[in-house]
Parts: sequence; structure tokens; C-alpha cells
Amino acid sequence: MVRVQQSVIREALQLPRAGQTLKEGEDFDLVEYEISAMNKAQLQDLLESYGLTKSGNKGDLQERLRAFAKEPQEFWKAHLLQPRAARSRGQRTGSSANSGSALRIASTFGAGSSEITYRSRRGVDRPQRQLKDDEIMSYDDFARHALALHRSSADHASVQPGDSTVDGLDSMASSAGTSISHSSDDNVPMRRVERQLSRAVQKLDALEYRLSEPAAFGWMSQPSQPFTSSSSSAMNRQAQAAQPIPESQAATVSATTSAIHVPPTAMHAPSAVMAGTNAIWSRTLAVPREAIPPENLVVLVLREGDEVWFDKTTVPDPPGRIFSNDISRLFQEWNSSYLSNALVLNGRGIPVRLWPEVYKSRKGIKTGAWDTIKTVWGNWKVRIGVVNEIRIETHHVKQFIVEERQRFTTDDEFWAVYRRPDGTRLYYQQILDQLQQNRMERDHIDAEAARAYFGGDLDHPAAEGAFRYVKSGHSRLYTKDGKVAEKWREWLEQRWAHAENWQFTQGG
DNA sequence: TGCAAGTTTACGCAAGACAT
DNA sequence: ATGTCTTGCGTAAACTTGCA
Repeated sequence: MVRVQQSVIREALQLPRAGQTLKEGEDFDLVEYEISAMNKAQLQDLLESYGLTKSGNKGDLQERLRAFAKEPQEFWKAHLLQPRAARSRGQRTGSSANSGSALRIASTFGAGSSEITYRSRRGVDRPQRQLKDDEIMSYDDFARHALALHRSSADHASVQPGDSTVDGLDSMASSAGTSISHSSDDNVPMRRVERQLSRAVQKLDALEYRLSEPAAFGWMSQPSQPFTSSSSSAMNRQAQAAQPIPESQAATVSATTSAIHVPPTAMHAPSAVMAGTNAIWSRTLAVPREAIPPENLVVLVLREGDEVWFDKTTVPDPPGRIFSNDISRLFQEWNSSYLSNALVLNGRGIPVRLWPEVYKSRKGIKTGAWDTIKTVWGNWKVRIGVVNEIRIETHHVKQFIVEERQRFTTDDEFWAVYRRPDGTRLYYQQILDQLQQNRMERDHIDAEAARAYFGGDLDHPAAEGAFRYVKSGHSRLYTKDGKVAEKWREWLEQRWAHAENWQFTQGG
């Protein structure tokens, strides 16, 4: 199967021609691929056509192809031959070939254009792809497993133990007195019913959770459950009362924010209430500074002027994704300890702004945590340390959500800008997209200004190496707009004289 | 050179627009 | 009413940069 040429440099493999159909007893047609002459992208394409993984360096890719080429025809057949789909996306057969869009495509790209691909909205080169059979099986297995768990926890009497053909949704439907026959996976109406049922169940679950944990949603004036759980989430919610809030600030909070986002303590725990049940909790949960072993003690300074301390061995995992669907809450929790309840340490809410202080691995508090939240946090963040407001106002680009919000006095003013023509608010991702686009446009303008200032030569002596960086021991020049613009802003900032001169020559 | 942190790309589900 | 196809979206993974 493998034929390595003796010329040492040239190496060719005999591999099955992709996309061919075989009848019973036939073998694959083979095609020779000179893998020594192929670049990484070509090797990856080839691997992909055989359903093999594309990760690794060029040597890895070649080795993977060599191993595949050594396999017998039987292995190839088992690996490559999938049952033919009755119909797959993009195929224009039967009546669909006469559809308006199919005719449009044919007139534009020719009659042979049977497959439709299109570029992504963001300009990346990724066509839509169908799920592979093994992926579908894997997801189905997962869904069955999850539904089985749900069924056992719901403990429906109508479900017969060991009846593996009854899934959870069917059992729920039958227990509700509705008769639904079992159907194949291709039964679309059934799938729709299942989907609707599934949504209804989700909503019920959410409602059930809220009813069972009212304190977590600020619905009760006093917590109803004693502290019995050692889980971090229960600890977080109940520990709200541990470090008391000054009464005046608590009053301000409850007057200006909605109940759903305010921790129960902030709403209901001025001193009078604290004297009751909450006070007991305070004594049992608020760990005094002296009680924490010095090697585990971490102290953070809050903007409110006080400090929060905690034992670093008790820090929970980072909060899950919580703000994408609630940007207003992100604004609330960014700075204020009193309004933060997503992360609570030793009884105090930790403002989102300070999360890096808790989770970056260099802080030595929790390993591996920052990796899981740095991307989303990076989208929220304020860039700290931007200086010299007068100068920077014309050059600095507001690029992240909280930073952008801080340009406005109120949430309403922010949403007045980030809305569609019909008045509805933009989604989280749409705001990010818009900010990114603004940044790219701004960077382009600034980079062009820098190039113009130095006569097209960023290595100009007057730049004093501001656009140079070292990589792999070699000094290089930045070329990307983003970096050039960033260095240009720094350069301007450091050299007032140049900046004044530049503005003067621009007539500004 | 390896690791941590910052930034960009693109995966795949779900919704709903479109076609029959 | 039913089925197919396109697009929006959140975020995991990949990639880049900088530092010790």
C-alpha cells in the first residue's frame, strides 16, 4: 500500500480516491498523493476528506496519513463508507431543483452547482457542514442518557423499569394522560412535540428551582433554611449575611435596583434584621481575619473603601456563564460589592472587576481557573490604566462592554445607542461585533496616521524603534493595523511635543 | 523555551425564513 | 401544514504575544 520512493526526498502514498461509491466486493480506486510535496493546508484537507483529525504539525499530519495508507481495504471500508443519506443539505433533487433559489443559483453559477455554500457573516471561510453519523449517534446517546436520568429523578409510576424503548418525554406525556405512539427518529411532528415538551419541562424546572430557593432570588425577607450544605453555591448564597453592610448604603441599594438582582442581604438586612437569624449566620460564617492561616489569607481592597479577606483554599470554581443574557446585571456587578452575588467570598460579593485578582493563576489562589473565564471576562472588561484623557480621547477606542457603558450615565442612555431601528436592544454578541468593528476602523485610521507621519517608514529614526519588537531573537517591525495603532498611541502619549506638532500640521 | 495572558476564529445548535 | 435551508448566536478552541 505504501510506496516510498528511493530518491529519499520524494514520498508518495497510495490512498483511496475520496467520494467514490463502491458495490459489494469492489475495492477502492487508488490515487497517488505526494505527501512530501504537499503543504500543511493540503495535508489537512486530505486528512479531512478521510475523516481523520487535522491537528498537529506537518510531521504529525504526514505520519497520520502514512498510518492510514498502511491499513487494509477492509479498514478503509469500515472507516469511510457511510450509509447514503436519503437527502442531505445543499442537494437539489426532485421538486426542490425547480425552486426559486435553486434556479437563481443555477443561473448565477451554472447548472452543475448542486451544493450551496456561502461565506460567513464575519468573512471567515467556513462552509456549513452536516453532522457526521458518529456525532449524531454520540449526541443521541447523550440525550437518551440525560432523559433517563430525568425520568428516574421524576420517579414516574407509569414507566416500567427496564423498558428501554420508552424515553423520558414519552413517559411524561403518558403520565399527563396524552397518548403518543412511539415513532421513528424521522417523525418530524413527533420531534416538534418533543421539542415543545422539552421547553416546557425546562421552564418548569426553572420555576421549581426558584420556588425551592427563594432566598437566592431575594424573594424573602428572611432566609428559610439553616446552613446545612457544604456546597459552594449554597455557601455563597447564605454567606451573604456574613459581613454586614452599612445601613445607609443598603437603603440606597434597595431604592435603586430591581429585586431580582439584589442579594437578599442588601435588600433586607439592615441592622434590625441582622439582629435576628442573620446575626447567627454572621457569627458562624464570617471568618475573622485572625482565624485564617496567614499562608492562606488573601485580602482584596474594594472600591467601597473597605477590604474583603478570605481563605484561598475555600475559593469556589469561577461562576458559570451568567451575563451574556443580562448585560444590565453585568453593569451592576462590575464595581459594587453590594450588588455582586455571582461570586461571594467570606460573605462579601466580589465585584466582577476584581475576578482576575482571585482567579489568575499567578495569584496562586486557584489553578487553571482563569483559562475558563478569561475570554468572556475579556469581553466585559475595562482596560485599566488608559491615561491622559485629553490626548487619548481622540485616539483611544472604547472596545469592551463595561468600558463602553461607562461613557454613559445610565443604562437607558447606553441602550438608546445600542438598539435596532425598531427600538429593541441589540444582543450581547451584536454589541461585541459593533465594538470590534469600531475598534478596527479606529485602528486603521490611527495606523494610517502613523505611517503618514513617518513618511511610510515606521522604522524612521524619529520613531526611535517604537514600532519594533523582538521575536525568536530577531527584531521585527509591526505591520498589523492593531499593533501599529497601539504603538502610535503610546508614542503620542509619551511625546507631547510630537503630538502637538502633528495636530498642528493636520490643521486640528 | 515554556507558560500565562490576551485575542481571534469558527463550531454547531436553535430559531425562523423560505419552499412545497 | 409540513419540510428544508439559512442565519444568529454564545463560546470552546486555536492562535498570538509577552515575560521569566
